[in-house]
Order: sequence, then structure tokens, then C-alpha cells
Amino acid sequence: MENLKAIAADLLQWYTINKRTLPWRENNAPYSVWLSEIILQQTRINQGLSYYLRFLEKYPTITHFANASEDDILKLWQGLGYYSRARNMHHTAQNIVNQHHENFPKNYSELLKFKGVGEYTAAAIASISFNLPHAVVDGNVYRVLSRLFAISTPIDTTEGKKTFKELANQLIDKDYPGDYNQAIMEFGALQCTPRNPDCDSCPFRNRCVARQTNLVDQFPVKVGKQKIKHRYFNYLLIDAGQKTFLNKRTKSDIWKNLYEFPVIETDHKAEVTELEEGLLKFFSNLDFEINGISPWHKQVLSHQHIHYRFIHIRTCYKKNMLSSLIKVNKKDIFNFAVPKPIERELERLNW
DNA sequence: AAACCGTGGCG
DNA sequence: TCGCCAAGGTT
Repeated sequence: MENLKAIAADLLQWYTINKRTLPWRENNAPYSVWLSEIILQQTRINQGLSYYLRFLEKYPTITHFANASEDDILKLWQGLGYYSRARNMHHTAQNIVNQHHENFPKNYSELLKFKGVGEYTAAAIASISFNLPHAVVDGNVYRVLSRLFAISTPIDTTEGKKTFKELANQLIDKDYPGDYNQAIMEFGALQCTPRNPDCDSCPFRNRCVARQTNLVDQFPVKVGKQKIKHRYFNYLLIDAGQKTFLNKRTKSDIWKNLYEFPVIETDHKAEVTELEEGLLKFFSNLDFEINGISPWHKQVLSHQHIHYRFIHIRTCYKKNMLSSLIKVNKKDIFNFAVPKPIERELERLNW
């Protein structure tokens, strides 16, 4: 135990010297801490930083956030990925404003009940905003602790999660839980990095078991990765004069509640003739002609590869046509939150 | 419990 | 190039 206290103290000391100046470290108010934690989930600081600043500027309080529409939240979130984070945050903001008098509950178990707030985020808010001794366990913590103690329990198993959470909660400095949590994460991000960690200047170079046994690159241990699913999206870029058509993805699937061009999904790179049935579903007896077809592109998601292309279709605009879709003026299309493939195509089209 | 859910940078 | 993985959470 004395050993653990020394490690926590060394982490805190390392942090005071090496911590970066970041906007969410300027104050510990729960709303801004929460916002930063959600944005930074599975996301690098450089990628999330500008989003954090824009959200805080547009929605300076949780009440501003809660009063926004979901479409507006998603539009500001566009490009960040994992869009359920935005939807869940919005839901929780409204919950806190309406059911909790705009105040976050000041304990871990209540925080954990909110949508989009898991063990990590609950511990982060509890420790940073309310000085409560709950240890965060994120990718950095897994890496640092697995190396320091040469723990070979796979981190992506139930047993692994339990093991590392218990160890992290033994290690936490109960006087400075927020700083301690940020210290171990910052240490993992800057010193004990996934590849080429800086072991030579590491304050634990004489205590790290992985280092002593020359096995640093063997930790953390993981059991395996899931298989990648391939999908094929034939987007219909409909040219109806000034207008085109969009579809809102409402099902439980990727990009939920974002907008896109109407799509015919196939299970392979289909020939155009194979799309006839799909086209008929949209156009039935309307006249249209295929004006051109883009090459295939690929969007890599964490667990799927989306192969997509654009079928350019020209048709005469008729009132009430394609009523299952959203009719929009081409120039208004930038008001909609769209996934990356659509965003890139809109830039290319230069509408 | 295992799948699902984005995007970008890095070596 | 391509697999890894980044302040995870939900179903």
C-alpha cells in the first residue's frame, strides 16, 4: 500500500510539471467538465478541441444546451462521430434542467444514471467537479497500470475491467481525486504512450515491471478485434431543378438522425441494372434519367466499411413527388447535419 | 457478452 | 498501406 501511495504522489508531481494548458482545465464547473468528457470519449484532443469551444460559445450554460433543438446540436456535432453522444447529452441536459433544477447531482451513483454517462464519465465529473474519490479507467489508465504492474489480464473482458477498476480505486489520491485522475490520463497521453513510450525519462523507470522485463510493448493485453462488415451505399443525387431530396436516418443504425441522400443499399458493388428495383421504389412511374455515376469511395468506421458512390439522376420536378423524402433547395442543404461521405460530396459539388 | 456506434492521425 | 487506437457507452 505504501508503494501505491508513492506512485500516486509521483503521478501528481509529474502532472504539476507536465500538464498541458487546456480550456476545460480553466474551471471545474460540472457542465463544462461534462461537455469536455463527452467530446473527448474515443476522440483525440486535437480533434475535439474546436468543437468544445464552439459548443461552449453557442451554449454557455446547460440551459442553453437543453433548449436547443436536436437538429441544431447534431449540426454542431457534425464531423465528430459517435453521434449518440450528442443525442444522449441533449436528452440528459433536458433531464437535468427539468428534473434537477439545472444542477448536477453531487454523487457518483446519481451521475451514473444519466444517459450517455458511464462509469468513466461519472467518475470524471464526481472527482473533477465535486472532489469525490472515484477513479477513472480509460484507455490511458489501462495502459499505464498494465505496464506498471505487468498485468496480463485482457482489458477488453469483464474480468479485466473489474481488475483495473479496483486497482485504480486503490491508487487514487483521496485528497486530490480530480488532479490524480487527470494526472494518470495525461501521463498515459504524453509519457506512457501506446507506441514508443518515453521510458528513459519516466519517473517509474525503476519500478515499472514491464520495463524491467523489457515487455513494455506487450501491454496492455487485449483478446481480439471484431470482424469488419462491408456495406454498399448507392446514393441518389437527384437533380430536380433547384431542388434535391434528402433522407433522415431514423433507424438504429449508423449515423442515426443525420441526413443523407436517398440511398439504395446493396450487399456488393452492384451493377446499375441491379438497382432497378430500388429505383422503382423511389420513382415508381416518374420519369428520370441517370446522368452519371461516381466511382466507389470508402468510409472507414470502427466496425464497418461503407463503400459508397453517387448516382446522378435528373428528373422533372413535380409537386408532391417522392413524398417519403425531404424536399430541399440545393442551397439549403448545408443546414442539415450530414455524415462525412455526404459532407465531402457537398464540398466537391460546390453547391 | 458481444455487437454496435465515427472519424482522424500515426508509424 | 493499413491496422491501431483515441479522456467510452448502450443494447
